[in-house]
Amino acid sequence: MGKKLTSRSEDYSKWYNELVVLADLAENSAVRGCMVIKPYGYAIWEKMQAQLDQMFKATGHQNAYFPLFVPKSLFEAEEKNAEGFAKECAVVTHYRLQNDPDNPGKLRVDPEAKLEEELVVRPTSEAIIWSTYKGWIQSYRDLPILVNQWANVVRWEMRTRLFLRTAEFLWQEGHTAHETKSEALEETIQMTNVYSDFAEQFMAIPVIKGIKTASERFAGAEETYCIEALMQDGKALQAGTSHFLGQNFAKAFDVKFTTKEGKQDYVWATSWGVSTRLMGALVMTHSDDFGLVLPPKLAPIQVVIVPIYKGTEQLKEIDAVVHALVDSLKIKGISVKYDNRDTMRPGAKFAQYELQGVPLRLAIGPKDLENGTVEMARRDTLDKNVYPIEGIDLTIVTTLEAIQKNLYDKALDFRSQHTTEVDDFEEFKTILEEKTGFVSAHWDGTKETEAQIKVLTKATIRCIPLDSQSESGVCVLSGKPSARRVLFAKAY
RNA sequence: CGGGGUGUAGCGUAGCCCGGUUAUCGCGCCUGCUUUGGGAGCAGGAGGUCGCAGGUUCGAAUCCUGCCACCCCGACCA
Repeated sequence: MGKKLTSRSEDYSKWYNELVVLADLAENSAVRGCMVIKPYGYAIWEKMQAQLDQMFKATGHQNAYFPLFVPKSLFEAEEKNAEGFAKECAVVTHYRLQNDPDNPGKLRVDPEAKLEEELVVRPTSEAIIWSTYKGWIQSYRDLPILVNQWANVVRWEMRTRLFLRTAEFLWQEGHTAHETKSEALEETIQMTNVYSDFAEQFMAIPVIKGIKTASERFAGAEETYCIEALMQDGKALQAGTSHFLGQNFAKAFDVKFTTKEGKQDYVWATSWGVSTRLMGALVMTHSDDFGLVLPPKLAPIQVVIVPIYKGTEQLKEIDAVVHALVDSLKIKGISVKYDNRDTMRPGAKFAQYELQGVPLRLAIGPKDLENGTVEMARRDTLDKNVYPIEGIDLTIVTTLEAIQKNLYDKALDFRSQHTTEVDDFEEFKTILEEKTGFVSAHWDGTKETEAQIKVLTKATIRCIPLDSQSESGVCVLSGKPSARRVLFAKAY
């Protein structure tokens, strides 16, 4: 098998080699926290987008687009939301540059071109969207509004991490308006389920569905539902959130409607989102020492075929066999690449496609031409076997399905192995330090205890799992009574 | 903003303490030949404001002063 990868920098993220296949942080230091998504990485994002989009539409949603800029007065309307994001907002104050009289050839901000009102670059779009919805909603007949937006947002974080926390990122944000509280709550839960289905069935990442504690809740929400995943280093990652916003935004933006009974009422809201952070989750869940491992359902290239040959005559013979195979795979909807470049040797190609996480690799050489066979290598298990070329297309289809399932099973097994029930605080600390992963423990429900545990262990409550059974016990720190266990972990 | 560290070719680095020929090595890149079933070999070649500015000196990547940038830890972070 290939060589173990060397790190460009040992103290950087252990997934640096895999991450840079997909993206990089911007070179220019002024926008160092922003990311450049490379074509191969973007191809994965496009597959994720396509699948999510289909799932959103299947649940009745439509896409729309709203402005990048949010006037400050709108931004501050919902107080808690504004307060939560205030410390990480990029703000536009001017609209023009001019030649700098003191520095020939340089530009400066034209002091005459100061905006009357500053514009906040959206860190999230509730404000601009709800100020728009106000004009769309008069009657219960205008409801529900089920809209999603694919967009970029900016959060000026003090420290960034490629894919997990970048200054600018791509995401989708759904913003819905409903007649009743129960309908909005149903929507919130429905989208949590959509996210968990997507994560598990397409990304092969098992997730825990749960709700956030008050201190981890989205600023401006009444309840935040989330999906939490566990990475291979034992740290948790919030992979998606769905918020029940109550009537907070409706009240802040004065969005009222006439009910069937002819009365005025504020509408009920939800918002939900997943971002390019999911690509970080993909890398940190499945990668190994040889590079990325992509689930077949999201791999831009599912099968790569590498010819092994001496001389152009032999290559021509292989070409003929491969072209027939490529056609039969394409008919089955499999994305296949035939890499017959003469500028790279087979071993180098093997290593490259391993780094890129291509699920299946076929090699065809003179021996195979003679025997009517093909060598197939699985990226997930690194197994290599020789098969008759006759009927290989069917073998490929079933093997891709097996890989998809195996990746999920492996990740689920890892999570099970790294989820520990704990009742004693010393053990709690030891498990978090040595075994890592999720710790299921009793908590007294107070934010003081939650904060204290964070100070002592750096672990936070990831969520109160939706499927948690009620079980009376005592808080792992305070010893006060508790009705159920919650999930703690160190998180990204 | 506090603590620590690092700046030498596209990337990773040696040299710095103790100043002295043409700035070291590896990867990558280019050309040619031989190769091709796991990251090829040989030969040749291109590529450098040694972070920036000033100072000390016959002489500075090396010593001194100032500045800048980046990284790590912390604060911060749905």
